Amino acid sequence: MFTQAEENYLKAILKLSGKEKKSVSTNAIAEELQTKASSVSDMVKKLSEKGLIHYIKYQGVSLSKEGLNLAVHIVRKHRLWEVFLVDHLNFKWDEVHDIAEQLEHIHSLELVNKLDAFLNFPSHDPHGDPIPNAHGEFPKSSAIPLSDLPLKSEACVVGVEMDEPNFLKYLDKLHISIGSSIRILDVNEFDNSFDIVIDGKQGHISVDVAKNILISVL
Amino acid sequence: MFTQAEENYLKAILKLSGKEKKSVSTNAIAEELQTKASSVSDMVKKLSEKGLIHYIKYQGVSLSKEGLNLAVHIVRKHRLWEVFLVDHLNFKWDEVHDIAEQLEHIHSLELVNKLDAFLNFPSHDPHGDPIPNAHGEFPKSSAIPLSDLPLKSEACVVGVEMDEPNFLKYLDKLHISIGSSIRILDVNEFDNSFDIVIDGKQGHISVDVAKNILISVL
DNA sequence: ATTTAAATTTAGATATGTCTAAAAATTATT
DNA sequence: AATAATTTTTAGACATATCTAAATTTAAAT
Repeated sequence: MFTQAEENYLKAILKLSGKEKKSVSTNAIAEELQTKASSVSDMVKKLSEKGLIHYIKYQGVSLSKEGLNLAVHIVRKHRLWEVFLVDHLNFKWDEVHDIAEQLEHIHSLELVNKLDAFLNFPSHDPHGDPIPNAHGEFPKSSAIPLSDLPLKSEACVVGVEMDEPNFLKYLDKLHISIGSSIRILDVNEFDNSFDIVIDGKQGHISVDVAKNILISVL
Repeated sequence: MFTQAEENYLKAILKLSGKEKKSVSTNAIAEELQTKASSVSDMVKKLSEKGLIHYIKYQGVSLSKEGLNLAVHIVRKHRLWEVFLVDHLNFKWDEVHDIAEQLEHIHSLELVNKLDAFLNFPSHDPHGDPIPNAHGEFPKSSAIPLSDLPLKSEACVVGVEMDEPNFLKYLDKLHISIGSSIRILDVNEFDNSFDIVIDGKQGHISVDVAKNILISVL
């Protein structure tokens, strides 16, 4: 069994290593977990001794097979709980992150799988993030950032890259939610901002916002 | 905010002090939490400094108003989660204790109250234990141990005094569950065992079992 | 009322996870 | 290639929560 601290490190390493599974630096982990590089150094040594990561001093870390499995499983739990909170307890999508951060550390394989079944094996969480199945496999996705969508192409919002409550609440204000139809009318060279159409209504967003909206081209 | 360890101590003290709110000894807490008296001594000092308990050296402890509120709230969470696990995730009543022990430490008032609403404000958990409401008030109950039921009186099983899985599974085997109708045919003087009728069928149980079944006389 | 027994507390140690400050290694710069 | 800047690691300290063993207090027994 692993501690919450260990699990949080594994999750951070998974997130930072990306799908290319690149090696992760001590400082990057410290930044992600809002802690000090020295603390990361200590923990990384421990995780390495437990066989959860590959670690060469001064060279960064990567997840071992076992560490990857565990990290994916924690992500699975986090996202399933988010679905439960939004779909069954009526939380808003900007309210669930902190609670799911706690729930993801509940230890019970049976609980996760029964929750999954209760929720009808959802493939994505309320932010559009893919939920790995019981075997740790992620659903395929062709999502790209809205900022990469060609002009005039019709697309569908499928997720967000960021779950900061302020960002999510801003999207609510703009009436952008998962499932919205979206199109780029124009890119303003001056500040790279976008004129867009969301579900038929015109709007305007910054690059930073466009980069964090994931869409699927129709 | 309080640590899980602190919360577990408060819960143990609540349980041991009973409804008479009697003072609880260091050894009793150590026994309940499967730890050493010296550890209890340390923690009790800390809880006292935080104002959660009243503590005089060598004289035992009792919950302060704040400590009582907190302990009751943890019990509330534990029992609500048990209802969720049994009623919605299809766990059996003997499987939920350990998971609820973890879930009870999730910190979010909103979560508890939304869960309560989702479950339709249940008054009792799957073991028949009363669930305090959002104000910390317990539902009234006239339950007594089966061992105190007068001969021949018709009664209804409303709960159990113990949640050890082996005890609960034994009750399943005897087809005794919450809601069963029950009657004592005879008490055998030799070993104080009981001849009983459960939902029309005859059976036989020990005093120990009878003491841990709670009934309500019809 | 002493003595004995039991319960409780203290003192000192250990493990986890964190920190600051200093040392060492790596990377970047001139 | 030598020096500077950055990153990373180590050393030593601290807080939490636990333990064993010893000391202390209370309760029980003669």
